[in-house]
This record gives sequence, structure tokens and C-alpha cells, in this order.
Amino acid sequence: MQTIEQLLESKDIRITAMRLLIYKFLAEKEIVVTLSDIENAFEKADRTTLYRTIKTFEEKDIVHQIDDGTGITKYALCEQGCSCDIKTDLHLHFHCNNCNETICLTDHKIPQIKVPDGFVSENVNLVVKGICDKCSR
Amino acid sequence: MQTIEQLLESKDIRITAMRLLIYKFLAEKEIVVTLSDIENAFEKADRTTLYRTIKTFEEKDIVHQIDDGTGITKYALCEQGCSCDIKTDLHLHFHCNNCNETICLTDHKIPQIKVPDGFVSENVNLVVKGICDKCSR
DNA sequence: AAAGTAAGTGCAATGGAAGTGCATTTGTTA
DNA sequence: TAACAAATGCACTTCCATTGCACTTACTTT
Ligand SMILES: [Mn+2]
Ligand SMILES: [Mn+2]
Ligand SMILES: [Zn+2]
Ligand SMILES: [Zn+2]
Repeated sequence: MQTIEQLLESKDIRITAMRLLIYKFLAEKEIVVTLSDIENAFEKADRTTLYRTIKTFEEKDIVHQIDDGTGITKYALCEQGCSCDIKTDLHLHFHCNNCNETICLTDHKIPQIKVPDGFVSENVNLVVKGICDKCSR
Repeated sequence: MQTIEQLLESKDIRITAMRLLIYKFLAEKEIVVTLSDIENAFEKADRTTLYRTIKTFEEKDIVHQIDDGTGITKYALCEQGCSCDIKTDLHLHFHCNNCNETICLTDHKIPQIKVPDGFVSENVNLVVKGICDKCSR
């Protein structure tokens, strides 16, 4: 089990106070978050810094981006050992129409999708919408 | 085979010059289009009119919206007899990473997706990204 | 330890897309 | 033709994403 500092170093990301805080914030969330969510959690920090921190994390495969169809880009920490590989790490996302939260279903890999002749599939975005477990009980 | 006028009437949409033109524009496209695409095709018309026409078509199940992950909402004509029903009319969309075009694969219905206990699936958005048939040959 | 360099942060501004209020025009119906 | 309702055009707004530039902080080298 490595510390956050070790993780960042291993990915060639400089350790700064802001980055540690943002990492911890993401780590304790089970749901995916928007930039505004992060902004609200760190009112003293500038929006741009948060934005660029997330982009850095994204480039280094620490965070992945989620398009859940709400029109607002969302982000979540990758799993341990994730390399954002299309074959092994691509998973399903669930958006709740009731509480409006989106979560990663990292255990649910995306099934093989057939495409017509001549088409080459490189990547798949799969979002299921409905009622989440918290809202359905 | 009904005329466009008949189709619009059957859906309780008033026939106007603009609506006929936009319908024809959509009908001759094989790919899905953005509002900007329509705007460029009808430079004399106001953006708002085009916007509201599309929204009207959407409400009446003549057009469906596509979120292909580019961040820009796209639209396409529905198939003959489509009622935008989740069970029967929901289909796959393909986005080409090369030419940046997106098309409806109306023959490719969306497979049943398993979700964890407690979750209820109501709707699915499935976008495959890769190389389209025109670009791959 | 001090200087020098590269990276990170904050502020201000921009741009694109989506959406709305209201006045004007057009079409439908009595 | 008069009256009414819907469609269109214009102006404006909001929201999110993104960038340029100045300043600050962290790392490296002497
Ligand atoms: Mn995820
Ligand atoms: Mn479609
Ligand atoms: Zn919920
Ligand atoms: Zn293509």
C-alpha cells in the first residue's frame, strides 16, 4: 500500500498541497464529481488551478473523465493499478435519474459490441440511466 | 408512403416553409448533425428558429437527440414508425475518430446490460468510437 | 545557502453552446 | 375581413470550458 505522495511521484507529478487535497477529496467520494463540486469544496482555491490539476491527473491516468449525458464533464479516481486501458479498464457508469448522481461500476466491464463490416471499434462509452440502489429502496 | 406534409400533420405540427426545409435537410443526411450544421445550411434563418424547430421535432418524436461524447448535442431523424420507445427504438451510435462524424446504427439495438442489485435500468446510452467504414477502407 | 530555472497558481478574459423574454410576422379559423 | 394563436427574429443571458499572462512556489545546480 503506497502513500499518495508515492503514487504521485511514481507518475511524475510534483507533490503540492493542492494536489494532495484534491486527491484526498476524490478518494473519499464514491460518486463522480464535476469541477464545480471540487470548486465548492475548495473555495479558497482558484477554479483554474482545480481545472488544471484534474487535467494533469487525467493525463497521468490517475483520474478518468465520465460523460454521463448531463452535459457536464465529470471525473473520478481510477482504480489501483488502472492504466486507463481500453481493453481492461473500461467500465460501465450509472446515472441516477432521481438523485442525479453518477457512479463508476468498475466491476462491470463493457461487453463486446458488434459493429457493421468496415467499422472498427476502438472505444465504447456506456452509460446506464435509472434508479440507483440508494434511491430504489 | 406519406409526404412530409402528411407526416407533420399526423404529428400535429403546423406546416411552415422552414420546417419543411429543415426536415428535408435532415432526411438527406446519413450522419447526425449539430445545431451549427443546420445553422450553416440555412444562413438566412435565425438560430432560435432552427433551435426551436428541432425541439418541436424532438417532442413529437420525429427527431432524436444523440450524445456522442463530443460535448455538442446532435440530432437525427427517427426511422419510419419510430416512437422513440426505449425498448424497441433505442439503438447504437457510432462516432468516427477520424472524420469526426457520427451515425445512427438503427439496426443495432442495445443489448441487455446487467446492473448490480438494487439498481434499476431505465435507459441506456451506448456510443462506439473508432473508424467508420468510409475512413477504414 | 543563493541563484537560476521550471512548474504551479491566480486573475482576467474569451468563446461556444444552450436557453429565454418579448416584439413582430405569419397562418388559421370564425 | 377580423381575431386569435402559433412561428419567427432579435437581443440578451447563463453556464461551462479553456487560455494568456503575471506572479509565486518548488526543485536543481553551483
Ligand atoms: Mn469510472
Ligand atoms: Mn440515432
Ligand atoms: Zn439515486
Ligand atoms: Zn470516418
